[in-house]
Amino acid sequence: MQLSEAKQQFISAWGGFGSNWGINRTMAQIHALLLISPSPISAETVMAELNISRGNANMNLRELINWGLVERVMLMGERREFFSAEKDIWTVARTIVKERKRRELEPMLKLLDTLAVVESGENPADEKAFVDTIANIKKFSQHANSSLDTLIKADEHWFFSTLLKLLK
Amino acid sequence: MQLSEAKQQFISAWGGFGSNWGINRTMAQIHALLLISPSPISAETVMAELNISRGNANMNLRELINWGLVERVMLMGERREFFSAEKDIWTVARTIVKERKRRELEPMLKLLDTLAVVESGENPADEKAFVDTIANIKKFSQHANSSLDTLIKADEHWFFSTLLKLLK
DNA sequence: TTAAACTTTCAAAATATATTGAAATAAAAA
DNA sequence: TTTTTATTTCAATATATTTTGAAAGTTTAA
Repeated sequence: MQLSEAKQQFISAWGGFGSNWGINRTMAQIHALLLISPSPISAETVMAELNISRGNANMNLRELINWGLVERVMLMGERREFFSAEKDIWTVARTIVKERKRRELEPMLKLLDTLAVVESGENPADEKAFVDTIANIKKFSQHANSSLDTLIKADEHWFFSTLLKLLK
Repeated sequence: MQLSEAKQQFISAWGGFGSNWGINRTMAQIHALLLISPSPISAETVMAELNISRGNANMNLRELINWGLVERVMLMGERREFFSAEKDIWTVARTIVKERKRRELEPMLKLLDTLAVVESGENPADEKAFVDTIANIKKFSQHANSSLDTLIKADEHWFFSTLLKLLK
């Protein structure tokens, strides 16, 4: 396969992958493009490679920076900004886990706490099902939360090798 | 807090949670409604509780059944169908992991295999960055794939207690 | 300064996704 | 059978999200 074709396929697959995970297609495609670029690239290049507008490129690059997946790079002698992505996928994964934990899991835990205290009313069966479900989800989320905390801190080699040994 | 208000908040939060994960809001809300129902409920009830149309209810219930999260239940003496959701969140999580692995991770692994073989061309730096990235993602995905396989088979108590002991 | 190069913003337009509701289909009862 | 009840489908509509591009804002150099 030609490199250019392989690149195209990868960018497209990574975009599709992203949209399954609540990340917009273009943002994931820009990320893919940066992942396979040996050196930082400019907004112009992103626009040209993906055929998108300046505004779109700017907005999604900013969002990638917010997520901590991409950083601005100033190249010597160059006036404009360049962008570069973290290449190590384990680091990428940890960054994403960390962000999603903060944005989603933690608010959910907070909500579950407030929902756990329900006034006793006329409908004991409904009440029991509700309280039980909330308690169940809460317990699970707390487990997940602390597991993810450790995963974030862990080193890839240690984590996977120990986990796999354990799970085999 | 009143039960009815707590229910509303939970359904709404679960819906929001879902849309962050590529699952449509209504589908997640129906799932939430079923999670907190002590007994199976009819499509009519789903429509009334969530204020959605018959077609919408039907379509999303079917999708939940496809995911293996909800099942049809025939109640004695009742003509219409009722629906009921798996209540144990650990089981729910495993079901989702299993489905997403099949739908997303496995196709990605297949693609990475085909992308690994790139013809040697005029651009060695681009080529190296590409091949390295693909290899890196592939290795990571394979690890994730086998870890998830085992997680799917594991029992909650064993999994969390062993994992936590390990990670602490 | 002023001009040029570059970045950001945001309302409008385009696109994608979800929802409705009425008609078609299917299944059970009379 | 025919009638009644329930389910499914799907084109049309509504809603939400993404994208554009031109104008405004910034920064650097002349």
